Amino acid sequence: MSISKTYLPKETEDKWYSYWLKHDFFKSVPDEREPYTIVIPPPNVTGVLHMGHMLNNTIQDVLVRRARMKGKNACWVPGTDHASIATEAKVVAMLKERGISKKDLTRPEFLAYAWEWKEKYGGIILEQLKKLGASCDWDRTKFTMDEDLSEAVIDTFIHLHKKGLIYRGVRMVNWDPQGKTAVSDEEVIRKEVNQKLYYIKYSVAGDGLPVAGEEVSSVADEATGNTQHATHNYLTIATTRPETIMADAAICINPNDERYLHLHGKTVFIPLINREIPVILDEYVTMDFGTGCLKVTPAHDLNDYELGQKHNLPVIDILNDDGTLNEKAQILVGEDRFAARKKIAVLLDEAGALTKVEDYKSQIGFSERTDAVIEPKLSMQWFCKMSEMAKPALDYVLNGEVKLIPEKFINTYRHWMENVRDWNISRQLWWGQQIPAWYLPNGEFVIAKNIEEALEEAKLKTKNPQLTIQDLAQDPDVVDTWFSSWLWPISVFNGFKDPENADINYYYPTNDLVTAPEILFFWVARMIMAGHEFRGQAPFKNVYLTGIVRDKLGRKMSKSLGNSPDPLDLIEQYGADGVRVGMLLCSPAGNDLMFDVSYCEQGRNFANKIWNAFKLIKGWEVDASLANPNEIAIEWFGSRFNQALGEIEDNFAQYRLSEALMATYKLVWDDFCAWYLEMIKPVYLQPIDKVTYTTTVQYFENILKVLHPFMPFLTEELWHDELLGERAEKDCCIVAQLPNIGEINTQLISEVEIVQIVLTQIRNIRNTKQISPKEALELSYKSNSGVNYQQYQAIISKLGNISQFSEVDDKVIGAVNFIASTDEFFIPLSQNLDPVAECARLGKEKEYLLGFLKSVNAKLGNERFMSNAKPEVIEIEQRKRADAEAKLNIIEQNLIDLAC
RNA sequence: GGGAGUUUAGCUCAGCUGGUUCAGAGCAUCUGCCUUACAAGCAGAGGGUCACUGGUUCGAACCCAGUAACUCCCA
Repeated sequence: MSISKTYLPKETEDKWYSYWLKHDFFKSVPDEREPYTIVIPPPNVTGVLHMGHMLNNTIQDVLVRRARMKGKNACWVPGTDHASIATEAKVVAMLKERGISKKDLTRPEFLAYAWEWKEKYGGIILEQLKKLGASCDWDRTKFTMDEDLSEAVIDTFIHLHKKGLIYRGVRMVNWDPQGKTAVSDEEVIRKEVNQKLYYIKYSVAGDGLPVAGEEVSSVADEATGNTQHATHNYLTIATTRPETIMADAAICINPNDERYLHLHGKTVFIPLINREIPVILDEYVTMDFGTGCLKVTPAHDLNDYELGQKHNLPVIDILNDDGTLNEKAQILVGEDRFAARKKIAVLLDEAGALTKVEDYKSQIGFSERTDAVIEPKLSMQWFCKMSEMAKPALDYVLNGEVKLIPEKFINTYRHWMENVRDWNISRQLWWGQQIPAWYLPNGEFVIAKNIEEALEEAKLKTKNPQLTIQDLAQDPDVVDTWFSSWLWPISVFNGFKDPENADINYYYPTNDLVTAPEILFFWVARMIMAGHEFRGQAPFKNVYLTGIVRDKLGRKMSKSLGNSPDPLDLIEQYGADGVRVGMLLCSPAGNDLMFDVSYCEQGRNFANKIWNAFKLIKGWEVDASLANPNEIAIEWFGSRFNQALGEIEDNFAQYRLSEALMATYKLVWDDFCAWYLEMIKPVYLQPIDKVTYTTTVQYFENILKVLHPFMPFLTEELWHDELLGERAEKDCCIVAQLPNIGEINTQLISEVEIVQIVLTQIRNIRNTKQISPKEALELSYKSNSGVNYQQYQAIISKLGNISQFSEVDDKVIGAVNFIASTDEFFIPLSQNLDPVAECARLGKEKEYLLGFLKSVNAKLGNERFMSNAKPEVIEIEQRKRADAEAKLNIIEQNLIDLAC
């Protein structure tokens, strides 16, 4: 049977994924084993797999597979998020294509379309995750709008309202005038935009009539270059939003601003509409920004709103929900805000109230979904009080019950939790859980699970038994999507409806959560709050925060930039295992990763390397009559393997996945392939002895186990090859148990390290002297260190192509020599040595050693070092000195011999 | 404006409690090899003023202060 020259992922991936599914290896039910649980951060149901998911889910799968192989009952719960705004946008777009407008539909009609869309297109992403090898328990797949999950949302709402933690109020929200809904902070994308800064004059009352065109003197301060903007007739403000001047409630100046002392207590007139507003004083105003006079527009700016509250200013909202000006603006009514901005600039200019226009760069918020400029807007919304719930959630992290990885996020987390704002939980959408509030004819409302209960409540509340269902109107809004996802770790196990069920008691709290730092507050923090509120326990023990996937240039990967490769294409090209390895190679926890396809290439090459090692072993013929010549090699690799196993374990314990992978990579590529297999490899077409063969096969099988979490498909494929023996149907790599760490012969490992240096030196000599590897050489040595090189003779001879290997008591004159550890090695060559070059080389080495010795001696001769340093440090320094002196002796002797 | 973080080889990153031979890895680079597992490979080599300036210390990539550049979060 011929084996392909390279590993072919396409022939194995689907095959083994179906096999795993068929044998229920991903399935988890509570049993006596220790559970290991991860709940997936539910991707948007509208989502398609991008590089961020790829990274995130690779990490989760590695953790889950490893836990499974450590004998735990591993459960990875998958699912999707209903993503109100994103999905509603998709559905509206779909309807538009069919010529249907949302406003012509009733709510139930619209929702029917939405469900239709969800059934048809939703959850593609889960299918894509299977390509990656994700070993989720698919039978547990949940959706945040599943009946029981929605019920949990409603119950939670009622519960929190009863506790007084949910209230209704007017607040400044991020308003999307295109989607006509409030959006959450994280759905606002801030971008730097080129804008204009308009300088507008307001006339001061009592200082003359607000007549345009009156002579105004502006006094420039030569020293500072500042222009004094307030004359006795006018003051000037700078704004990027001149269309909102009609909503101004005051002008604010800093009380310490000496330029404007004369304005204290005055009032001014808004240009064009001549409404009179006060000048107020507040240190909030920065004196050196703009003119130092700030227009205060409480209805259209968050900071102004807060300032307005402080100073009891009226709120004049001049914008409609769609971003056009309303009649309160008095002028330009019905114009869109941006058209109005241009027009008002012209009007102001004509009125002589516009003194100048400057270019200005600033951050502006855009709606993630519609890309409309976000308008800060006051509106009646539902809010969830945060401060009470934030306290215990902060404590979990501070006292280490919930560990953030990496720890640097603790500070950020604390900062946020200590300054937490109430959470706007209502959204002006239809897709989602409708707020369980019913309004009564008198304007009051009741909160209830359904309309029947609401009616009962209403009758009690109004003491009017005549009320009917027709008198009640349910709040049309839905709750924020995060208001369902914060319950996720509990709701996926049905922990609300049935709080004592076997699943939740077994799987909760979960072990690890793997997510992006961007949603640490919006999701992670709130899950901890909900976990505490509803279960009295944090929902997970560790939070692994991944970085953002960026391109080579450091730009965030995004659809609009087109700099994101399609993960499925990558899998197609490099194989799922190759891509998984590629993702992990460049992903330190919590740091962004600069992704480049070359990492996937490296992953693919690694898969190929393993494949070829397998091919080599598989090709060997066994001759049972042969003695085992490889005892040392076998013991050495066994020790190295155990040592590496420890390193890998240690890396995993610290969630250093990319280092765990690198340790595995080097174990396989360097130790196993480059050294061990070369040591034991029989001459071409010669048979191998039985012991070496079976041990090597055993080693290979152990390597497959260690590799499996990273490279599940390749390892499963090789696991089932006849090379590794007969397999029962359920004897699969995915459920194999990781080997335990066995004995480690550290002396052997360090001696082999010296042997490796010897071999490297021999090869180096071949390279520099242009001696073919095929040409056998003689090697003799003078041991000063006590290492018994005779036991490594077979290895050195084989890998160095040494025909004669002998110990000598005296140096070999005229031979090429090198030092390994403190031992001298000699290779006699037919060609003559170049004494000049040799002298130069030795001279350099001597110089280096002298310098080194000097620094060591300086330390050892320093009384303070001797009295302060730890004994083991002193011992190390002494050994360094002894070694250096020994080497120096050899080199000096060589120099004498060469008569340099 | 407030907060957090980063800066070590061409690139991506390790470097733990300050102390192994004046800093390690992978990739990339260079040189030589189509050596019967693998050219997606093998062998070897080169490459760093640890951002900068001071300080503490017997000793600093590591601790402290300042400076600069970049990134993120919040406003």
